[in-house]
Amino acid sequence: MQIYNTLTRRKEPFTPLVAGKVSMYVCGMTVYDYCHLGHARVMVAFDVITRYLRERGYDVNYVRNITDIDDKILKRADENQESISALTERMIAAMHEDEARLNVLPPSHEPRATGHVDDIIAMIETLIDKGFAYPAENGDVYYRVRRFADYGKLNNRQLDDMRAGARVDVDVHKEDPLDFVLWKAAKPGEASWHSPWGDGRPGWHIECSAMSTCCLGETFDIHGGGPDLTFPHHENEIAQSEAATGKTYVNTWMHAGAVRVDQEKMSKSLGNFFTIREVLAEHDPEVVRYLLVASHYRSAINYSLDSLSEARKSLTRFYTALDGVNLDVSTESDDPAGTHYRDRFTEAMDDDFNTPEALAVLFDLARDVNRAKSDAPEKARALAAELKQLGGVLGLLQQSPEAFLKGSQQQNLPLSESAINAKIAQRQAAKANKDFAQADAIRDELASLGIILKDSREGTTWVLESAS
RNA sequence: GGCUGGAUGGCAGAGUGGUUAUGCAGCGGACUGCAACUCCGUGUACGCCGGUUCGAUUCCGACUCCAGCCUCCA
Repeated sequence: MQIYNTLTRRKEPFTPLVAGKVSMYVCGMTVYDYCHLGHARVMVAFDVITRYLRERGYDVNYVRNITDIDDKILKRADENQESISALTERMIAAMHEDEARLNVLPPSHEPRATGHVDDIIAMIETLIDKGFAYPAENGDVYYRVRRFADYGKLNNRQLDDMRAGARVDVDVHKEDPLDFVLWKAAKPGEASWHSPWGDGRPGWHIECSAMSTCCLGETFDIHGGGPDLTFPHHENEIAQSEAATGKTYVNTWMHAGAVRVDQEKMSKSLGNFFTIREVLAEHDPEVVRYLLVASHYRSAINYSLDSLSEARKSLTRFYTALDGVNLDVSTESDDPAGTHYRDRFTEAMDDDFNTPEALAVLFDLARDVNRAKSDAPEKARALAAELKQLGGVLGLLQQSPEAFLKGSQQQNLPLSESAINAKIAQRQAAKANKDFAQADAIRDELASLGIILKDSREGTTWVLESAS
């Protein structure tokens, strides 16, 4: 198996530290607002990665943190006139709801910054002892960037180039403008913890170093996150952890691609973001998930109504193939006779989790199901079982085809199911009388309501137009 | 300015030193009372200019353009 490593900028054979086990840390949310599609991208990408690694037999310890103390949280809580914990608990609950709807499995552990302040303080003390950090007069503690020889290795950046760009915060208390904060002194009235340097709160970067080490050890296999975290966040994590432990922090760095709107990055600071919940209010969560899985996890994707529509059509094709194949009997299929779909799927996913290639295999498989349906039902069933199972590795295709094609129960049908069936029966009768004008009129009438009829030897069925 | 990516057929989106991606859309055919669904067939696409090579979309170099990071952001 090969994984692209941001640190080396190439695909590398993946070998976990402990055979059969994978330790993975992903930077999660700062919980001051609802999750947007960029967060969804990261959640889904690492969910697929986790599911596939498990499918491959690895025991995956997936840790994704929650940043529940930070400037933005203080500010938002103040604006909302609510307590910090009320705000963060509310957002955490919303996040869990969003990811569940996207069929994202919960991480193995979800440590919170506020639950690890002791570990954070201990790591800062170590950094001070080793000369990599210093307390300043204002009560802040800073990391001494120039002291860490490898600083910039993740981003291939030279310190002096950065100084030339100098949009870096100039702070009189820092020895060097590039130094970053490990511990922030509290202003009067702000939420704070006691520390050897006075009351304050952790800086952002240090919490990930502390929590990942705490949950996964000083060196672990995979560290992931969004595309905008490579600098400075992950660079700083490396500096903190490697200075503190003297060991390699992470073997493989993985970063998801950006979500764009109108060719521009979707982000909080640009204000052009869609929250997951507002998108799910209008679209089937599986369609949204499909959209995210249909592109390789590292490439940028453009979010639009067109791309959602494409995703829905693709899923319709899969569910149409699964429709009418009885999968109730748990058909255990392991690459049904003479096919190599599973091998091809594995080969695609082994190559840096190439989901578009894997989906191409599933489309071939779906066509094979359709071919077999009419005259080889057993084969069709085995192939369909395979399709559903492999789709499941991507977190897709687990609804009943009926539910997807006819809309969920909650969704309001333009006509009741029994009324639709009555119309279909009327049309059958008209057809039997060769009254095709009448039959077509009924079909057109239903079509105008968004109900598309499909005739077959077994009879007439229908699907919603939105799924066709 | 520095550092990363990217540029593929009408659209989306993989991949490869010489041979089919895949999906949607289009076209032709089968099926159908006619359609829809499904199936079969169908498209010399690889930003530009050089170089390496028997042969490059694929490797190397220059160029153009796009995006991201360099400041909180997934």
